[in-house]
Amino acid sequence: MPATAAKDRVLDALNEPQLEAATHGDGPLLIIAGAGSGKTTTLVHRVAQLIDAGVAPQRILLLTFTRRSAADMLSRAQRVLPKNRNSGRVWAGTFHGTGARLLRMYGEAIGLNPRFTIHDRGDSEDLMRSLVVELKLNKDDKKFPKKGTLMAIHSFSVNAGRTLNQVLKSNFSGHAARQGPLKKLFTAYERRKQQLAVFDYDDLLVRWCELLEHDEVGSRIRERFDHVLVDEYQDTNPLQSRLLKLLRPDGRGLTVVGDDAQSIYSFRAATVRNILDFPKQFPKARVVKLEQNYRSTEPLLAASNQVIAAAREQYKKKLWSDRREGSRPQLITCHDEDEQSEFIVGRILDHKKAGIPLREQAVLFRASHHSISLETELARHNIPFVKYGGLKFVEAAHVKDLMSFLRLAENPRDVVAGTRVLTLLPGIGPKKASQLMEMLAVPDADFQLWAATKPPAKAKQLWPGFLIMMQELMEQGGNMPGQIERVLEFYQPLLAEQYDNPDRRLADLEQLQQIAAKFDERTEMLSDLTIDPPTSESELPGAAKDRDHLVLSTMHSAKGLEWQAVYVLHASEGMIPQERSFDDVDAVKEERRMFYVALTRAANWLYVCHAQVHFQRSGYGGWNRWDDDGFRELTRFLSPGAQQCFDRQTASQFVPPDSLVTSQSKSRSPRKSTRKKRKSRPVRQG
DNA sequence: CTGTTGAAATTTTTT
DNA sequence: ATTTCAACAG
Repeated sequence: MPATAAKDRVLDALNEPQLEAATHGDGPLLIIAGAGSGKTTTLVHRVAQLIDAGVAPQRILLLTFTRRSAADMLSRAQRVLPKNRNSGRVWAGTFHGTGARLLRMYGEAIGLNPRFTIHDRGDSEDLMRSLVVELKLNKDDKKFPKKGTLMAIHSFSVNAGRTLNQVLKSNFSGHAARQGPLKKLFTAYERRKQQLAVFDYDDLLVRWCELLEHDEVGSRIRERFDHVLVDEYQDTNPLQSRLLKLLRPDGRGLTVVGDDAQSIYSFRAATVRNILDFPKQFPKARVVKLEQNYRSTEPLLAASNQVIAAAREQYKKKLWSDRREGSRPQLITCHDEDEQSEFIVGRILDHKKAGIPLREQAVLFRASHHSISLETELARHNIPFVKYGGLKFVEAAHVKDLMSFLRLAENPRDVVAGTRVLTLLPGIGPKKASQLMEMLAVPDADFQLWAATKPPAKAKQLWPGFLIMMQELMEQGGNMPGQIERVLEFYQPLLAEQYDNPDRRLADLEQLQQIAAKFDERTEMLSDLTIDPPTSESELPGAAKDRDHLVLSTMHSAKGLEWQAVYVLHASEGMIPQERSFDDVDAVKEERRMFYVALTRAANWLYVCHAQVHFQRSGYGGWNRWDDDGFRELTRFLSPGAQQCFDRQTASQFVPPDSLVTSQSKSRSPRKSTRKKRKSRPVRQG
């Protein structure tokens, strides 16, 4: 490689394996990157190095797990690059987002309607449900799976590239007897989506594959890119693997990065086989391992290493850190959930006092509702927080309503959007809505077709205005806030009547209007908000950016992130691993990896809490469903060996770790402390 | 057919 | 809490 000054700048500060990965040529490359080993840094430098070496940015495709991480990586690459090089034109985004983009560009060439609309999971479930009713599949089968399960089965089958029969046997054995009706349903579902010009999430990958399999279009796309880099490769599924193989048949220019120990998305058909078999699939692949952890102190790493040691699949790695100093992780036994919440709030305030801002602290949990008690406690103490995971802004009923108006204008054949909108009108129910939507199932349909129909008496008043609005929207391009304003004029009275809390909901819609201002085109806005919706309040406009927020997150959504202080909630049997995975060996393995992911998010302080008495609660409800006494054992993932890496304490007699007392504001590593040996406190057992 | 009410059953993670 | 179904009134 040429030893230019620019080159040095792009590559300095990398360790040896990182450097090797960043400067590797264009043969297939697998980077096994342990937790906190500078995976992102390496990927960023590789991208920068490629650009610096003269690869045109638009000929690089960077596939990441979220849009946010794509944006982060590009801006980091820009910071590394000399001024005259620009990373802005790199194709960066999620698999699904990139699929949508390519399908808009090339879809017509293989006979797809380029104005397709995209269904989110809820929309897909609605369509599935309407087909169940249409085909009368639940008439004399009261236990027929619900829409959510139906989509899960179908989606898994598509993403895993396995037949319905196989999927039923392996993952949904309870419904194995329903193979016939399910097959019929899914065939109808596929056909219906085609007729309606709607894509579900899976279609964005499936159709992308079809683009690549097309002789002419496929070559054009392949020739577009010199390099394809994939982040979080351990969480890709067989369909995505097939996609990559089609994109880079001989593996040239293909780089994948991941950690088999952090694979936690098997419910989406992700499989560690992809990363484990990469060298088999591309025999010339170079494998580089990153084993030095820069994130966590040695005492924290020792604990997480213990947890994962019992589970390593392949790619043995020895993660090590030279951040010797720091307090041991704390394993805290709480009597019940309330004590756990109080304890965590106390520690959060301690850390804040010691100079760790809230945004550098995170509470992690297995399931979204595990944090409800804590959220109440945080509110009582006026501690601001943002929550990742759980219900999203765009999934709120009123936001979906408004988006459906726009989606119907975009694609009048979109029955799901149409039905949603039409049934908002008084006097129109599913039956009438479906009749009306059938009228639009013709080429070049517009809303004039409805002018001749007589609306039900109750809808008479609204009907003419509704038609005019829809027609205008359909013919209008751009000015997204204006389009939303137009819908609001019509929708606001309906909203006030239909929902409680109309004022708050209206405020949400005004927020949506602000989001919309960032988009030039409706197509773009609808696609983007469906594929990459804002994941927390902090990503919405109007959020006080400078306000310091604590982070609450599911373990899934915490992937790839790090904080100075991390609190893990409910480290007990039944919570993690969650009870439903008990009799599935592979599921329990995945729960372990999830726990490992949670522990390895911490840089300096780690508190793992477990409540001894806790009644499992169902969803958001408040009633106990279990007949047991509520007693919870510590999670099996903290074996006696792992426990020795922790200081064990009870919440009621807690003594803070020394490092916190001496730590300084903004310092990343805790001050060297004159640590006194402190005996772990005995904890009541049984 | 629409819209409401009540009863019974459910149980995670997310592009 | 939410989803689904059935029964019933208008």
